[in-house]
Amino acid sequence: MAYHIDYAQELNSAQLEAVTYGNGPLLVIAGAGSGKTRTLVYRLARLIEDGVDPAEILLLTFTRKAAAEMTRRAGHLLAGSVLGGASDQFGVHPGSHTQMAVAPINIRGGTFHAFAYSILRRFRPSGYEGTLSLMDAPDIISTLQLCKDRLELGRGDRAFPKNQTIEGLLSKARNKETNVESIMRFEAPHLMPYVEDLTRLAEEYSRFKHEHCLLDYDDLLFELEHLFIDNPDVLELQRSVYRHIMVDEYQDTNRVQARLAHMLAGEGGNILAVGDDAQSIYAFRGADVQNILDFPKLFAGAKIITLEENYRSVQPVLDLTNAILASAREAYPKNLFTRQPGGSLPRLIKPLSDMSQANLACQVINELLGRYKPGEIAVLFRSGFHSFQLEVQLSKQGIAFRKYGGLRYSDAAHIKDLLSMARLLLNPLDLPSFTRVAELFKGVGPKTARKIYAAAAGEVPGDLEKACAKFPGLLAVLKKIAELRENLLQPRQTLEVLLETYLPLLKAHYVDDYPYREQALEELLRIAEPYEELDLLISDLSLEDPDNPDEAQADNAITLSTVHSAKGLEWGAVLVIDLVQNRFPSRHAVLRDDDYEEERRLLYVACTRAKSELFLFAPATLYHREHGGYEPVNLSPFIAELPPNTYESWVETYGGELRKQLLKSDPFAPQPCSRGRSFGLDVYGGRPDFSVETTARAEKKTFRELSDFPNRRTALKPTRPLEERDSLAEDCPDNHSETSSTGLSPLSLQGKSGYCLHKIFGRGKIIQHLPPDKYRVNFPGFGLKVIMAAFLTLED
DNA sequence: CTGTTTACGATTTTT
DNA sequence: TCGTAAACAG
Repeated sequence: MAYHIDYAQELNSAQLEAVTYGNGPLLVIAGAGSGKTRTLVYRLARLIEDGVDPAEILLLTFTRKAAAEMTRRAGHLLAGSVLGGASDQFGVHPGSHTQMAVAPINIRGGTFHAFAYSILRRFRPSGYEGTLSLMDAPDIISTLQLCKDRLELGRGDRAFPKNQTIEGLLSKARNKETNVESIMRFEAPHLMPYVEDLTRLAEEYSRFKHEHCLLDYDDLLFELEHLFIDNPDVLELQRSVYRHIMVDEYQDTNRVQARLAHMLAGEGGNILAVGDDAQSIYAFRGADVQNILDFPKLFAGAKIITLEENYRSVQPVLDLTNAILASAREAYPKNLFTRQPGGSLPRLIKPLSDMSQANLACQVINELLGRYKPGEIAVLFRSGFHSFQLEVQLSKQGIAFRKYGGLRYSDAAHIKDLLSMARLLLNPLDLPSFTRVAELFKGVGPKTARKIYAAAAGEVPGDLEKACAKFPGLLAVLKKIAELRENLLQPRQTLEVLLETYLPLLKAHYVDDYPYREQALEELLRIAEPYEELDLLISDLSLEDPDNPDEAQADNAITLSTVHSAKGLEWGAVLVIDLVQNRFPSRHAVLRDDDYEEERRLLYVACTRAKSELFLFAPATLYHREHGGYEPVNLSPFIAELPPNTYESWVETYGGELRKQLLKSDPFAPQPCSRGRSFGLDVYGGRPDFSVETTARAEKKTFRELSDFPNRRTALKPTRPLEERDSLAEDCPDNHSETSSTGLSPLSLQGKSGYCLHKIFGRGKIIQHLPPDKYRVNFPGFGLKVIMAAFLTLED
């Protein structure tokens, strides 16, 4: 067959193999920046060139954006040869788009959740009577509160777990497919007294959802699986429609998702899974890296192809990112290399405070704007709120930015108000939405709302009027909604009518800033424009944040993003801020080793987003309103562990200038050795590191290391053998728990095994025996500790 | 039952 | 010091 695209020319051999692989299951393990997307896109193009109808391809990605980007690129690729055009996501219907001169590539793509919803809305799962509503996070919280009240749980008990905590535990239990108890035993042992309460609560919550036709995120996946099991013909139909399944970011799927993929593809079916175990960052919501490892078991006869050449980043960036993984608890057999020439060393910038960090970041961004388009610059951070100060600074300086992650567009109160009206229109049983609408009226609280809801749900005529006697405005709104329910308009028109009824309420509720909110609602109308089904608009808003047409062309903005939301994207220059203990890694992820390792991979993901320039920011102090001042913080252990020759160090002087540290400090000498928890024994990890290290010893060591390190083009191995790193760690002056140590020979010389276990610190390497009864042990992430032998168990 | 006051604790990532 | 959840007052 003659192809229009010269695949062999445009792909490396591993990519080519993946792209041209025939039928059957295929797993592509793709290191960061190794052309994973490129491979998917070319495979799409190849399938189409081979005569596969694009409508037979299902592309399951992490975001709608990713799916759109892939089909767009495949379209481009094919445009010059066969066909080109737009793609069809689950939500956006192409009806309103301009007609393409050529046939559109009609590939279905989106998240598992959105795909599940698109099926469930057509084939209602058993146990629900009525139109289904999707719950968002606040809906889940308020529903839990309601169930709690019903069961009279936790009344007056301040120690009773918070709704958010409960939500996390219940969801994790479902995603990991165990019971609440085992999740709690593992992750929240201090809440064990409440196991029974929470188990009952989980049951009540589940019952409530069925009663009111509500689905939470987890239900989408499990209900789809049930649907497929209960109605094999529905599954069969999907299978016959989608002959080719592609799953991106497979390392972030959980077990149901893997089973769904298996069901859809069928035994020996055409499934392509792409992933990178080193980039697994969603274990917190039940993603299971084991899925990748088990792929060959689930899909017998699966072919596995590994992509190792990195096309994204320059060598210095790659060296640093490889070094991040080098000290991972589990070594990943990754061997990333690049042919990209040159590139400058990543910079570690140490501002005096988080405030000046915002300033310095702006300075760097301004400078970068001379060399990059705004769209090629991104600032990444661990948690949504970490960027607040920077956002203020950027606004002050007139630098446009877009922010991803953190609060969503549809989280804004006024948007939720209007959408609640729309949801209520579709599903009269949707109690969370009903309550939200009712509470817009003065004098209506949760209790009154429930009363009116009962009156509205019951079919006794006149009841509703009676219940609403004191609230004529509410009755009018409910009537309007019922009226719209009877004769459905286009989504946009429906929202327009609803907005009309909502506007007076908006003005009453948000006296000071309603003009801004009204503007945002106009925006919502524009977003709604292309939709033909109201429920798809609503589900898209909660499942995949559809593009705002107003923002779409805002290419003159830099990107601010949480690392999670930055997954799969890349920029010319990347800044990572707040690389300090308790922020990155997050302080909640420090206690359990699995969480801690996930934070490390998260940093890996962040840094591998950079194509040519990488800036790491680690402020020496953080401003705490609570304490009304700046408090010293320690450098992130992940950064402290990096070999000093993988980056260049810059310090902010007290004059506010940046000064390059000519001599890289020994990361094991001045840096904190604890993970930033206080167990009483490790007080403050260490002082902020303002000063240039100028001791002769540091100088000598740095020089030696540099000369040891030729300009390599290949992958980075750990720069120093573990033994040496451990012995260097002895220099750490920061061990408050350490007692004096004189003239004792290392344990290893006595021929004993080198590892032991500690109840709190976990597994560590024994460095020295300190007779009579102490050991000096290096615990990964905690540094050197001297521990009584009684508290250690030797590992065999 | 609602809206206001008081007291307590401080929790992150996404669908 | 801020936001949330229980206690109180109307």
